[in-house]
Amino acid sequence: MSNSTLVNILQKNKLRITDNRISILGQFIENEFALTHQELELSLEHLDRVTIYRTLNSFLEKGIIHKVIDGDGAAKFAACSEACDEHSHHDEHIHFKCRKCGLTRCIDTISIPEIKLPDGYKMEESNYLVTGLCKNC
Amino acid sequence: MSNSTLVNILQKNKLRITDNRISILGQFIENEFALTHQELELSLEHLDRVTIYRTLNSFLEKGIIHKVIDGDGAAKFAACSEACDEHSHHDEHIHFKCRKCGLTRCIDTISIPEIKLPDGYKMEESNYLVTGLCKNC
DNA sequence: CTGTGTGCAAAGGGTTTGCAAGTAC
DNA sequence: GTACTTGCAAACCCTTTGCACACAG
Repeated sequence: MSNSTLVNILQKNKLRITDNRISILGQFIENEFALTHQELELSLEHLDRVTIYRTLNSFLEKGIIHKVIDGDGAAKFAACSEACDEHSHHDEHIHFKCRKCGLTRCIDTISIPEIKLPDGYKMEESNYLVTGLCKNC
Repeated sequence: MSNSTLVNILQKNKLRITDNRISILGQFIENEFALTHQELELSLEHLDRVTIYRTLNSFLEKGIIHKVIDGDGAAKFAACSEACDEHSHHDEHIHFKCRKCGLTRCIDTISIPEIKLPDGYKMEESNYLVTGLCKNC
């Protein structure tokens, strides 16, 4: 992942270019798994805990990353598809969490099957999480 | 909900009959929404925080309640269907969380649509969460 | 009586907030 | 220069653990 690609993403989303944001964004682009705050903190040692939280929130607001709901205590995040932006998310794929290695990944190739809600309910977002064993475990 | 029904449930699951358990179990049976620890603590004022946590864990292990994954910070729990026990859960229904009132409920009438995972992945459990507006909001 | 359940105190993680100093533009 | 970003300290919330006492069976 070249540095200028990361800069482009930040510019496109009207975020100031800082070393911290480049580093954190780089982690998401390089990584095929959803990342926790803690994992980011470990791989980016000199970075302040709070700065990471705030950067994650900025990225979330801009649609650069999305929150992955996997039932663990700590929140996980993964890079969004190109189609996402500040106004709408298009991350309608399933997530798979491995019970053994604990890693959660986006399965971009499988979209969430639609359902029909009972009358009176209005769907806005959906999350489909599968737990089991991944190909490495 | 009669008291003896609650006692029966506890007995069937080989849990000792205590006032605390009766009260907590009663909340689940009466309530159509998934409950957080905090909500239980508020409605059962004299009950110790830790006791509630431990009771929830006992009920979880016995298959009396199941965890509802809705992406909120705090865990939510709801009563299981009759078919659940210590050894296997059968809560393959979707959950609906209202963005406005914050309540999450089980939609027992809609089961989770099946999907086919890529080769190498083994499914064990699945969660389907819908967010939106409920019939009251 | 014996093993389980309860309450209290304390500790352990994750996350947010306030504020002053630093930096992108 | 101005507004946004960062780092540090502190606070807040959720959850678990240890231990002594109480209680169901």
